[in-house]
Amino acid sequence: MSRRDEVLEAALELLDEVGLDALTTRRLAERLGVRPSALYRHFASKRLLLDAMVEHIAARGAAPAAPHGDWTAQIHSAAGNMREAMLAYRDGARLMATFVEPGPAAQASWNWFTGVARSAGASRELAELAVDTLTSYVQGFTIEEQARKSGVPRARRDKEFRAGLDLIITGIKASFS
Amino acid sequence: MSRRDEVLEAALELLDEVGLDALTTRRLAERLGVRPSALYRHFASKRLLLDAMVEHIAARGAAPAAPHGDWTAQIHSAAGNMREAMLAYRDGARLMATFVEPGPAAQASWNWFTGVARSAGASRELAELAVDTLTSYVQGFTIEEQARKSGVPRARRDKEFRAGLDLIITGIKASFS
DNA sequence: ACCTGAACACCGTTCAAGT
DNA sequence: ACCTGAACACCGTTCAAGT
Repeated sequence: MSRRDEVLEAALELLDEVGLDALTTRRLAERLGVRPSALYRHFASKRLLLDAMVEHIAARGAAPAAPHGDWTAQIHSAAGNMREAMLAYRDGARLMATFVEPGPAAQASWNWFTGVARSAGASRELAELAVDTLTSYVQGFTIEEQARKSGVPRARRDKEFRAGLDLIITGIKASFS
Repeated sequence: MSRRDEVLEAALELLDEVGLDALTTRRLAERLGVRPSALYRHFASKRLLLDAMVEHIAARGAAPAAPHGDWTAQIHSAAGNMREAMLAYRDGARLMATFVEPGPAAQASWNWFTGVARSAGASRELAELAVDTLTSYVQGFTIEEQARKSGVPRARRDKEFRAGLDLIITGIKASFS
């Protein structure tokens, strides 16, 4: 594990402990037992560090290589993975909302998603629409969830998430042909 | 117009010009021709100023008092209003994602939304599910849009937004028992 | 009621220098 | 390769004091 990876790992731990607003380069340096200026050997700017964190979460949330079940089950597990990856760190969803260029993991996820929709019988247009709509939903739901539903039990949030997902899947199904 | 409102208005203008990350109390003070410490007479903290900005945008995006058309048309115009209000300021959607407690405008919007769904024949459960799903979608779509679709022409983004909305509305319709 | 002046404890970042 | 030390231009916020 490179020093760069150690910095990245520490940053993710710190994010989970203190949240996005309190994630500062100075605190991160302190946690690593190092001066703030030392970080700039590994990441040229805080923005690039945040991008690496985004990529890490996106990769963690990417769809499985060997999926099973029908396409609706695959959508459920892929969307569930995305949400899970963002929930794994405090403010994870809000962090994901700050990136500008989608990284390799985000693009791979998008491709996998559209592939599932296409093989289920959707046209290229419908597949892309479906994926974009699902992505917006998952992103929006999880941001809302992390910001304002800390009081709601996890099981209830899971149920709400799946219900909304089913609503959209129903819409996709009804749009075939 | 109270001085407080003038400060709020200046903050919204500044947000639109420089974006959320560069919206600092010091820059805001400069724009008002005043020292930073003077702001604290009107807002006890930057967080409370941001909350007031959120409430302003939420109110601007609230549904019209006299709606017309069938329920799908009403959903379209209400969701469109929400998106429009967030698009009115740079990073508007990301700002909306930072609030913790929903203000009066957000709650009124939510109530109006569920009322439309209920009067269309949805059960209380389905109505609430529909509103939460639509809200997550609009939020997620608009964040994505402001962060990463500045190159895509407005007309195309509008079309994408409406298509996703229709997909969800189709799902809601199909869920009417 | 509204603002200034001065201060405090922070930020991200650069750069020469050390090992 | 990795880090320190010192510095720079910033932050949000408090508080006594002015008008």
